[in-house]
Amino acid sequence: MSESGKQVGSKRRRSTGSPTGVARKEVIIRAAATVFAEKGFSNATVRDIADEADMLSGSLYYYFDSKEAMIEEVLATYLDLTVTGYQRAADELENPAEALHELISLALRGVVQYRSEVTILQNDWHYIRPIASIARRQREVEEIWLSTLDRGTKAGVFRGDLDTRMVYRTLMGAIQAVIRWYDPRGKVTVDEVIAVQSSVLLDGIRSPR
Amino acid sequence: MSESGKQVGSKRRRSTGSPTGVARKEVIIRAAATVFAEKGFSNATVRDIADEADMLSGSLYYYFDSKEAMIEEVLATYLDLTVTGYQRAADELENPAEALHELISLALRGVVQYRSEVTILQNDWHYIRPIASIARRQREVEEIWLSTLDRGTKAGVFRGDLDTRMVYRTLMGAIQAVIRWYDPRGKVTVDEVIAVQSSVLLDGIRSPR
DNA sequence: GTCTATAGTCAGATAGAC
DNA sequence: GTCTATCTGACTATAGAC
Repeated sequence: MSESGKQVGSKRRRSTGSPTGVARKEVIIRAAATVFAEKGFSNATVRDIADEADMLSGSLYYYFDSKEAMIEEVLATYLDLTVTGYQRAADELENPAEALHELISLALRGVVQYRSEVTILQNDWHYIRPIASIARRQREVEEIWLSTLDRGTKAGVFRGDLDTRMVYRTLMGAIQAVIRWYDPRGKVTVDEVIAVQSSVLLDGIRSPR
Repeated sequence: MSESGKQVGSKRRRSTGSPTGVARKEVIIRAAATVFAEKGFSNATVRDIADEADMLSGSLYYYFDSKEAMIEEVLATYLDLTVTGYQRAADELENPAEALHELISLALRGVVQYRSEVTILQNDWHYIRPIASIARRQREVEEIWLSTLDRGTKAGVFRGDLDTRMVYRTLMGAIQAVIRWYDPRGKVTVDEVIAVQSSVLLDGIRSPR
């Protein structure tokens, strides 16, 4: 993206308000997320990330041991936020249909808000050497959804004839695919996407009365 | 995968029944599909593909101009089959609900049968230089689905309050995500997946009576 | 048609000056 | 902390023998 600022950069960087220390690491994480999402993990170079963060590639290694360490921190930061949000929603809403609606809604807002991270998880996750900390958080997400679905089935709100895990995967698949077509600058609002998907997916699993 | 067969390979290759000519190109396309799906397009090397096809990397260039030319032919071959299948189903079945059920069923069988191609399309498509022939076929697929959905809405079988394109993308998202969790060697059969997804998705868009 | 050998390029990572 | 300079390895693609 930014081709400029290589020679004059050092002056701009040290001007008032330029990030240093911990904040600087944050800047690099954001830059890495953007570049990984745009080009894919293997196509992205550390030089691309350095450009985006307005520094030179060698300097990145003061903060990170490797390119892989960067993606790990990008994803961990995102997943922590997600797990926390889901957990609170599942705990607070007793009505399973309401809880599931809220989970769907949170998931869709997350897809839009954390576009880069979701893109990376979908496209590159399988090709990266397994990272235990990330896999663990993904399992936590799954368990929150599964227990919500189970609660609804036991309460008779959701159909009992379907395998819960398969239903979870169907819902998540539909939701996460939104990353591939939703355009934040287009006419369709997030709320409209939430309305359509909640409606289709909830109607699909609700008990016939 | 195959580390062996580099020195003795030439003997094995020329033994009875080894493919040559057009058939040999087919072998390379299959090998490329396997390797691209397993490692991702950019992580896969032409040497990996050559190994899988039991030849040396230089020889690949007798059949293809570049690594990109290989992925193009992998995907075109797959998409041709898919478009043809969808088209016939949509033409033959007048009842829109039956037609859509058949499309869903075909799509899910396709995901399982053409695992590598679907994986490549999902993970690498966005990072490859646009290929017009592939994009055109993807639009054809979309149009078949959209017209089937529209037929159903006009006939009053499907709900009329939902944006057709958004519904299409929701369905496709759920279906294609199956590639990330379905294990052909596991306990769940394809028919069971078809049953659950058809049921959830069709119930989600059917008109309330 | 397939091989051997290698040209040409570019990536991730490091060392040491400042 | 950031930069300059560079090492080392790996990759795509080609040339020419067989």
